[in-house]
Amino acid sequence: MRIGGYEPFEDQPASLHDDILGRLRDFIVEGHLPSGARIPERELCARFAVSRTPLREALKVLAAEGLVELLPNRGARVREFTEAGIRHLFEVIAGLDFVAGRLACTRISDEDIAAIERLHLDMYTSYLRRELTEYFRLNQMIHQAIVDAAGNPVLSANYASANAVIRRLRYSANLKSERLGDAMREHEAIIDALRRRAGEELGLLMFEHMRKKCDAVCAYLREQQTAAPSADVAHLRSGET
Amino acid sequence: MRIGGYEPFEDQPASLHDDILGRLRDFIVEGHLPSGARIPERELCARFAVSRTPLREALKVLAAEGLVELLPNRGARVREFTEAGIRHLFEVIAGLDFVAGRLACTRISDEDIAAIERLHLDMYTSYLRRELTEYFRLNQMIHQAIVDAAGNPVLSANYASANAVIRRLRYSANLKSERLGDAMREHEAIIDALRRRAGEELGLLMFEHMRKKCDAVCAYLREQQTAAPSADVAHLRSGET
DNA sequence: CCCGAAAATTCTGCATTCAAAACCTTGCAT
DNA sequence: ATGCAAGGTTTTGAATGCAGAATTTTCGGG
Repeated sequence: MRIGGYEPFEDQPASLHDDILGRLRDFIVEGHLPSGARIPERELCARFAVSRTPLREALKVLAAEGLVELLPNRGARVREFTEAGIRHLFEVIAGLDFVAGRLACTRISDEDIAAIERLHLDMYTSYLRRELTEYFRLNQMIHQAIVDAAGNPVLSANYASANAVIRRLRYSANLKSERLGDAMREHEAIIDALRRRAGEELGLLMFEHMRKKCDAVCAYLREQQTAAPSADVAHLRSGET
Repeated sequence: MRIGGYEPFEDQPASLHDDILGRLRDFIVEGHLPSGARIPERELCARFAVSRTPLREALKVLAAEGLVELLPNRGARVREFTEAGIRHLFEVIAGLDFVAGRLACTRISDEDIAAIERLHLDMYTSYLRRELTEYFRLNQMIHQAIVDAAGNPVLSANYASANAVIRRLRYSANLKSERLGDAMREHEAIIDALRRRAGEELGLLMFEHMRKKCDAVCAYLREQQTAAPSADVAHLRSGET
């Protein structure tokens, strides 16, 4: 399954700009630059072996996506998030999950349901074994699969770009195990609704699931912040802007 | 109420790039270029009195927003939409409306509710008088006000950019009057739920409202297309891509 | 020794330039 | 006349150049 593409035939060499856009987004999402850090144009030009023009075009797009902040005459920085900012993002994602759930039920094939059920079982295994990295990877894959099953490229693209920002937070490894248990139960209900193709129900389940995930992530981040106020986990700004 | 901005102090002269981005978006949304038309870089540079660099940066952003399509080595075109593409957009907008409704109920002030009620009454007046332009303007303002009342800049920004694409369709003045009556009733229910701050209900009402609007718009466009297959109302591509 | 101002450097934003690709025209052969 | 190909023109995508703003460094006074 592809996501985010509008054109059916799009396997061309991809313009330099587009290539850089993807690579730069990954670079930032993967956390190679600290939050709030100035983005070193010249250095990145060297790293990606391009001139400033395509790099700057990519930065403009990333700014529109919300990953990066553009300060007039002062260059680009990695966007910093307040807790409120993170909640705002999750709220939008929850809305997208809501539609995704409804639509997926009407459009998904039996095979894709089966595939998602398999992912769910694998995730359950990882949960029992407390293999958190794998657990989160599968978790992410399930959500992505449901969104893609909605068969709506606009939805997939928006979902992906909102998620890129969230993924940068790297909350993955440390949620309370209590939350993990709740999340497993929510996922079971989600899979069940999907199996029954109960769209209205699934939409609401996914919406609520995201809301709770948001609360858990925010709680975790706040904890991290008070525990290590000036540490490298400084994803959150202390005050408002 | 501001929309789409992240920074509280943002009244700076606005970089040239940002200025051009807004102006070019308006230019396209207002329909100065036909769907599928090549976007004449040189001409627009002259019109906006800038060089190609900031203009091209703006085009990249508009492409990410979905208003414009970038063909490798063949420049930018105004994006053409299939009916499916339009439905996809409306589905995303409906999801955003769903969250907006829920959140608005928890965050809106009494004064803002009163303001929206006034807009609603004005719209009702326009409806009775069959002043369609004013009716649609107020309609749009009500939706915008509810979204803004959600107090979520990320949501407002996404809503605005999805709506830009829809607004280009210019279906406004041409929906069936039967649909207008239904829409009025839906709006009454929406206002009522908002007044009672019934978030769950409002979210679902707004979601369904958008779905129906989508059907009405698609019906209108399809009609236009069969009526005047090669006319200037060629917003839709005849076949799939 | 520290603070503040001024010069030097760096960086940003935009214009311009350049190579390559697409397109249009024209001329040729059938 | 029509189809095709070669040459020229336009347009695109990316690199480079340049003026102005921001940052850093240096230096003088307290």
